[in-house]
Amino acid sequence: MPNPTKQLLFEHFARIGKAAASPTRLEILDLLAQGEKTVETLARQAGVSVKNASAHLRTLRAASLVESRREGTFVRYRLADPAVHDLLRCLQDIAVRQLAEVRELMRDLFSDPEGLEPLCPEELAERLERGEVTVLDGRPEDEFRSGHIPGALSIPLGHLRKDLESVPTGLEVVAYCRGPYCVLSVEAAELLRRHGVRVRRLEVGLPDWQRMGLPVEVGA
Amino acid sequence: MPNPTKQLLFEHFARIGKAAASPTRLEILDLLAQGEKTVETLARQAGVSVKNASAHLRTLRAASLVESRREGTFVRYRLADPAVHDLLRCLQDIAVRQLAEVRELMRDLFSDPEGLEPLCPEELAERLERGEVTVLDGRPEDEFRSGHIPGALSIPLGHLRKDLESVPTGLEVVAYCRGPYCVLSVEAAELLRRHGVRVRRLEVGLPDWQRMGLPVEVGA
DNA sequence: CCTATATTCTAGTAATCTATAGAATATCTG
DNA sequence: CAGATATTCTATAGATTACTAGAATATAGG
Repeated sequence: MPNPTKQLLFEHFARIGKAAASPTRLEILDLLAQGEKTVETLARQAGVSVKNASAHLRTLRAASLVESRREGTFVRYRLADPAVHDLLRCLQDIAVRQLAEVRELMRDLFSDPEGLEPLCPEELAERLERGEVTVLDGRPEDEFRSGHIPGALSIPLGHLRKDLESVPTGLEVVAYCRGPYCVLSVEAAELLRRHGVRVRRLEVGLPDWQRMGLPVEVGA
Repeated sequence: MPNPTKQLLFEHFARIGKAAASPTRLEILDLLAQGEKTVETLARQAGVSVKNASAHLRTLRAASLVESRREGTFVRYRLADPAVHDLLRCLQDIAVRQLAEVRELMRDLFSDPEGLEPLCPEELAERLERGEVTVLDGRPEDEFRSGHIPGALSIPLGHLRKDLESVPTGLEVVAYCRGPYCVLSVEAAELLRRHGVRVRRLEVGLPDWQRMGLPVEVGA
């Protein structure tokens, strides 16, 4: 039994674990699950300095969790493997199942005053095909452009207030965003509901939708 | 958008990641995936001091990845959630897919001179039902007792040399062990093959077999 | 109650990781 | 090539983590 080999193996496994051991890095990975982003965008969206983001991205690249390519003066980062998204979900699942504090935070963020069940992806896919719903993407425009549910309207949350009129109200509206730990769709749903629109939330975000093999549309 | 809340969430996610950021802890989790174990057993099998193992177990418990119960003077630890096993697999998958060094280590460990395809769990389950195979569990006895494939023979690798005669050779033999990164079944297969036994390896270990919902037998 | 065994707790040092500032590099534009 | 922008590299101080040794605790058995 080659013991040193076994230890080497686990050291490499831990390289991946170490890369996933910082809140900032996890948030960066979560953002990258939405699509390619520049260092500056990541820094802004994660709320850290550009230098700090760059250092974390370097760590992530050393562990092969992200890749980058240069485009003019910008460097765009992306996940190196769809499995990285699975890792993130796995960590989040365990946290929700095992840590009472996390469940409490989730309750605070996602308590739906109307008590409406969020929609599951399969159900939305079915209704979409029958043209029964209007789908609303609450994420920033660049994420929408990287990929969205076919036919969805891009209404970044910040613009929703002034764009309220442009939301068609004939069909039931379904709002989605980055994922189960993102509040954009919750806030969009609440805002619309206060204005009398019949609206529900999709229980997952685009990365999960895509990972399930459901159709994705790219571009504007 | 409650920014501090989002940060709190990611800090909790990172608690899980931090717990998975040490090679020793990952090896402990891998061992615990085989079943409940005492601190001393874990320390011995992971090749660390008891005090060190105890400290790591404390860290793992703080992150809610493991639980423990006292039994006489012993304390037995176990995984707190089957999802912890998924996390381990996820880390390992990424490491194998993304790190060339890991693929090389794997090639060294698992290069099968006979080039025999390992058996997949579904195929073994089918053949088992038809009584076509003899199944061999190469893990230590305590792990066998915690759970094994129904009808399997427990032959810890260390005992295999002297127990070679007791292996029935009428049917094809299938050997399995802890999982895809454990060499016990490889070595068992090689040893048996040198003695003229027709033998293949199961490509996964017991925890994966169990996680797939396949039947498991408990006891001696 | 005393002893032996298994485990945990406490404390200290060495090693590692994080965030930041300042310098350096790469690319585009004119 | 000079200037502007985006990003990375280098160095450093502060915080966190890992391992170890010695003391403390818990339980079983005489």
